[in-house]
Parts: sequence; structure tokens; C-alpha cells
Amino acid sequence: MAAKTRPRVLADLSLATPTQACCAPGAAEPMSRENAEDLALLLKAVADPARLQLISLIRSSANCEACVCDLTEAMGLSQPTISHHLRVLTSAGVLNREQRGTWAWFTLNPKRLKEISRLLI
Amino acid sequence: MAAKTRPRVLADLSLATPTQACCAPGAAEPMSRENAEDLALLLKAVADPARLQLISLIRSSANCEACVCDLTEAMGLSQPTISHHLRVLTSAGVLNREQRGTWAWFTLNPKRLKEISRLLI
DNA sequence: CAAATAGATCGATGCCTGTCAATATAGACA
DNA sequence: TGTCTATATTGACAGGCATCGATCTATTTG
Repeated sequence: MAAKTRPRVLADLSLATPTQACCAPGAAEPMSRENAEDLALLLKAVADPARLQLISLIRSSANCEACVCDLTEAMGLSQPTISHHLRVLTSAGVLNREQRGTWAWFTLNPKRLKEISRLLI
Repeated sequence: MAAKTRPRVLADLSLATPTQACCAPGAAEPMSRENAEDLALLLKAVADPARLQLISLIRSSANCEACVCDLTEAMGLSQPTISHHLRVLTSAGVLNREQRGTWAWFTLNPKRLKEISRLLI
């Protein structure tokens, strides 16, 4: 999983070649399996209906933040399931988690979403 | 799956609200479960390491096109598996398939990839 | 027509993951 | 300290899916 020579950064994972080559004469080399697995992991984090709804719910919440109980109620799924999805999104860097007393508040990380989006192009 | 009132179009599926609302006063309404499932289906199509490599391989091929046998050899997976992945990508609109004699040639649909990418932002 | 080759389809298998009920943890408060 | 509430963790289960071998179809070629 981990890069051997240097830490993996998002820029490494882009589907597009640095020169945006398509049918270029000196065609760029294809993505390695390792990079493909890393990028797939990121995309899988958002390629789930429940998680997409969670993102959307947080975005449309007041102050762009929501706690687990609100999201659980809105989604109609069990609390452990919501907690699981939130963990996946947080691990992927799409959400930020902030503890306030007993409550856990989640906010969006729009930059990260934009980054993931750019990797596809 | 199918929309009841009118055909589903990609624009409906965007995570972002029309007004790109975030913490907006009259906060936009969240994505429906149905739309979330459709968008997830699209994202799942590209959220797989083998399929990401296939896209990358085609992009870096001469004329930006490749046939199944070339891709099978390059990927080190069985021919039925490659055929399966190509079908998924073609169904998602990411690849175009063109039959030439016995060979099936696949090309990229960059517009579609860009569309999918934009749905995340 | 027969043989060879390219690709698709089928069926089976094993892993991954979304989901839940039950339980654990931890903070707030009386 | 004990109770209540919010969230996380655990274990189990079921459905989904990536993969393969075997087979089928279709086209080219001898």
C-alpha cells in the first residue's frame, strides 16, 4: 500500500498523464496497479448512495455541519451504520470530525472533494 | 431505477446544489435516495483498480484505442475478466465500443469522464 | 467446409462490504 | 457515584462483485 520511495500524494494518482496525453506521439505510460488501487480506494469512499446522501445532507445543513444523531434520523438507517459511513468518509478526507462534548460534528472538506473530482479527468 | 416523470439526466445527479449552496440561508434540499443510487452507480463504474488501469491503458495507446487482446495481455487478468470490466465501463458511457471484423476496439469518452468528475464537486 | 482466433457468456467461488443488534465507551449532569 | 445520552465498536449475516475456467458465437482464413 505505502509508497516505497516517497510518500504517495494525490497528484500521483490522476488518471490523466501530466501532459494530458491522448494519442500523443510519445504516448505517456499507463497508471501502475498500485496507483490504481489507491485511486480506486478514494473513489470507492464516495461511490456509495448512503455516503453521497450524507455529504449532501451535511452540505444542506445549517452552518454546513451536522451531528450523528441528526444524520441518523434523516437517513433512516441504524446509528452504527451511519457511524460506519462517516468513518469511511472521514478516513478518505472528505469529512472533518470535531468532538464537542458528547456530540461529534461533521463538516465537509470541499477541497478534498474537488481534488478527488480532478483525479478523474 | 428509471425516473417516473422524465428521463434522468446527469445534471440531476450532481452532489452540488444548483446554487452551490453551503451554509446558505435558505439551504438547498439534500439529494434524494434515488439520485444518490444513480450517481453511486456511475462512480462505482470507475471506482475499481482494474477499470482505472484499463482507462489509463487506452489513453496511453496509439490512437487512443485498444482491443481486448492487447488489454488482456497488458493487464495480466483473464480474458473474461477484462471483457467484464470493459462492459461495465461501456455501460457507464466511459468507453465506446467499435467492432472491426473479429476485433472489438475500445476508445475513451473524455466528455463522459469529465461529466462524472463534475458531479462530485 | 474446417480450423483458428477474438470476444462474449455462463456458472462457480471467494472476498468485500453494507447493514443491524448488542455491547462498550465516554461525557454530561444530578 | 450513578444515570442518561451520544457515539463507537464488535460480531454476524446477506448480498454484491471481481475473478476464473469452460463454453459458446462469430469472423477470418486455409
